[in-house]
Amino acid sequence: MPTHHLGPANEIVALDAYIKLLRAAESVTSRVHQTLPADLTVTQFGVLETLFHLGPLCQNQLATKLLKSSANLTLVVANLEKAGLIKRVRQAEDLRFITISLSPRGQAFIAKLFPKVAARIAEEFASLTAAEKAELCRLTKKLGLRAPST
Amino acid sequence: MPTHHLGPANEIVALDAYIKLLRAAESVTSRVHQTLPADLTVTQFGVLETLFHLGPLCQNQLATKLLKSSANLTLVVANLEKAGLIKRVRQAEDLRFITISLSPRGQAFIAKLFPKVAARIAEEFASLTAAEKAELCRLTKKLGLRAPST
DNA sequence: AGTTGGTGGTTTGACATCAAACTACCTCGG
DNA sequence: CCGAGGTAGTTTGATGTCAAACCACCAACT
Repeated sequence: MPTHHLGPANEIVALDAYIKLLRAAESVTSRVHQTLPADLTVTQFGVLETLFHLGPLCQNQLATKLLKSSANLTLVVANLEKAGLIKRVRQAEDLRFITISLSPRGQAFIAKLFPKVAARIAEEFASLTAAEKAELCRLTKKLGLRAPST
Repeated sequence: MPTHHLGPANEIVALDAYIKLLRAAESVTSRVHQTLPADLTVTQFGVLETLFHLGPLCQNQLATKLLKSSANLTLVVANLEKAGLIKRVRQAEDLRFITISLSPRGQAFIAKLFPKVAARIAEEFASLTAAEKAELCRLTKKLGLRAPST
């Protein structure tokens, strides 16, 4: 119901904010990516980190957590399995499910890597005060939670 | 040289802010994407929009504006050319350069589409007050401008 | 039991994305 | 004039990404 013609001035401000939002996200992510081992992608890190903190999950749950399609996860998980960092086990009770868990190597790998990445992200945000970080959380949360499509 | 151990509390806040920043960007972008014609990708829109507002550019300039690799632009531009929305013209003075410009169809297309997308973005940001939008700009700008790698 | 519908996962096809190797071209110094 | 180095763009190979079609399995209902 809202918002036919909010006015061009309003649009300009919104466009500007949107561009800066994208730039900030891309910018931080690209610098975080640089701290990862060369052959580990951001998405792969995301999978390992999620398993590390939440324990074994099936692929669908992983996809939901990471906001990715399940088709996507099939590929990423396959690559991580090739690399020997995770295991896939078909659940006996319901053969549709596949439980993804960290391999011992994967566990050690992410346990060592995660603190470095966390420290890196903290550094990236060090240019903001605590109050500013909190305010950023508040504003981005509003945007993120917005109902899908008006 | 700063910033060994900023402390775990600090890290938690930074991680939280980072996640919310990513979610907000993804969330808004995915909803903006829904307003585009089904066969137009966000990147393709970005190229058309840039040409629309800045006029003809060579591929390298486009890549810089859009923060993409020049290899990437080669593909995106090729797809847009296939769709008949842009033209590629080798510059006579320096044969290395290729000028990308909107075709008449592309010009009409983006002229009609852009206002819709701008309005959509304004709607997405309507949950923030003007002051909040300004604050978001200020904070994200700080993050985006951070020196590449410490 | 058998069909029917829903759910988890895979496959396919198209696009995006980058790094790195490569081509074509320009320019500058000898 | 010619070779060296630099720049614009393309190609290649790997990954990510999604929608849509597909397969396998479960559950529920008749």
